[in-house]
Amino acid sequence: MTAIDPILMPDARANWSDAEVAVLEAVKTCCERWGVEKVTVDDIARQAGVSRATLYRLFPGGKEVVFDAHRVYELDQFFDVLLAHVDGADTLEELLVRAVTGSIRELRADEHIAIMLASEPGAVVSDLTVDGLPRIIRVASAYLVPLLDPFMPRDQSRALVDLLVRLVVSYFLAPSDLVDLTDRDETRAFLAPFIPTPDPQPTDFDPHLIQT
Amino acid sequence: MTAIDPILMPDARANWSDAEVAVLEAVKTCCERWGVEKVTVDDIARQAGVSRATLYRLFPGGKEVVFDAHRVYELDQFFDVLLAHVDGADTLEELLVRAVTGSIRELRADEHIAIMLASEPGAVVSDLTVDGLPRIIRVASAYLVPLLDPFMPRDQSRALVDLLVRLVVSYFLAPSDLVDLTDRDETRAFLAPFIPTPDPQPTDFDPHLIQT
DNA sequence: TGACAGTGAGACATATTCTGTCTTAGTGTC
DNA sequence: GACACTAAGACAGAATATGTCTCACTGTCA
Repeated sequence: MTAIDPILMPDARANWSDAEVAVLEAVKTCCERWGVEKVTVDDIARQAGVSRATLYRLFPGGKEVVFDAHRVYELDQFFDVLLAHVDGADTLEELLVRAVTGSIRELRADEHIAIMLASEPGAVVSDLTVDGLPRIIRVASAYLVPLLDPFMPRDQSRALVDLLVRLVVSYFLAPSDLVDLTDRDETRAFLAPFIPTPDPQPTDFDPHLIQT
Repeated sequence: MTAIDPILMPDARANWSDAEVAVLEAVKTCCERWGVEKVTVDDIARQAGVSRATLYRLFPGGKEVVFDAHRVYELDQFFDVLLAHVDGADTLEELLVRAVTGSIRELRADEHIAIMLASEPGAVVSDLTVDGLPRIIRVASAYLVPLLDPFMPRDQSRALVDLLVRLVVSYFLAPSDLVDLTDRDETRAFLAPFIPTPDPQPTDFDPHLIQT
C-alpha cells in the first residue's frame, strides 16, 4: 500500500479510541434505524453504551461535532476499502478504472449513504454538492493523488482527481442510462478521453458525457 | 366468501374515506421509515398530503386515536388476506391448517409488524400479549368463528379459535425449533390433537407443545 | 348568486423532548 | 491515597410536538 502524505491529510486517518469508535458506530446504527433527522444525542449515547456526559467529553460541541466526526470516520472507512480495491493496479488506466468502479460500487452498496439519501434527501444531496463536495474532493485528493505520482506530475494529477471525483459523485447521485460505471470495461472506454497518455494523441472528448 | 356476522364485529370492516385511508397508509409509511416511536402527527399529515387540521378533524383525539385506527385498519387487511387464504377449504382440518399456516406466513411476511418489532420491541410484544391479545382474540374470533359453524357448535368453536390464536401469536413471537407452522403438513400433524372429530378418539395431547 | 361543507395555512398555549453543562458518587489503576 | 475516567442524573434554556383555534379559500349544491 502506498504511503499517504500526512501533510495533505492532517485530519484524516485519525485514530479513535474504543469509546469514540463505539459512539461513531452508534451514529451509523441509529441513522440506519431512525433516519438522520430523528436521531438524538441520547439515542447515540444509549446505543454506544456510554453516558451522555462521556459523549460530550469525547466530542465537545455536541451533536454537530459527533456527526462531523462520523462523516470523517465514514470517509476513512470508504477510502480504506477503495485503496484495497485499487491495490495492485500497475497502469494508470487500470488504476483509474478501478478507482472509479470501486467508488461507485462502494457507494451503491453502502446502506448507510443510501438510507441517508432516502431519509433526508435535501441534506445529503446538499452535502455531496454544495457543502460537502469541496471537502470530499480534498480528502479524496489526499488519498488518491499520491497514487498517481508514478504517472504524472502533481499539478496534473490534482486536476484529474478533481475531475474524476466530480464525475463519480454526479453519476452516483444521478445514474446515467448511457454508461454503467460499475462495469470496468464500460468505465475504461468512458475514461479514455480523460486519461493522459505518454504519447499524446487527439482525444474524442465529448462534452455531452459530462452531467451535473 | 362466507358472510361475516355483523353483530360479532360491530367495529370491524369500517369503511374509511379516501382521506382517512391516506392518513392510515401514511402511518404505515412513516413507521416503516422512522420507527413508531419517532413518528409525529406532522409527519403523518405531510405524508398523507393532508393538513394537520384535517387530520385532527378526521381523527378527533389526535395521535393515539390515529394509531388505534391504524391498528384496526391493519387488522382488517390482515384478515382480508387470511380469509382469502382459507377460502375453499372444505374440511375442518384443512380450514384450520390453512388458517394457522396463513396467519404465520402473513405475520412473517409483514414488514410493518417486523419493523415495529425491531424498532419498539417492548411496545409491540406488550401489544401482542398483555394489552393487545384480548382484542386480537376478539377480532380473530369474529372473523373465524363463523367459518367453523358447519363443523361444530359455537361454544366449541369459540374455545378452539381462542386456543389457536394464542398458539399462533406465541409461535410467531417465539418460533420453535420443534415445529414449523408455515408448513402445512407439519401444521396438520401439530394441530391433530386440537381438532375435534365427529368420531372421537383418544388424542396424544402433549402439554409440552403449548408455549407462552 | 349565496349557503354550505370541507380544506390548508398557520397562530397559539401547553406539554414534552432535546441539548449542553454541571455536580456527584462510584469505578479501577498506579 | 491520588488519579483518571465514568455513569447517573439535576438543571435551564432551546427546540419541537401536540391539540385547539381562527380565517381564508375552494368547490358543490340550490
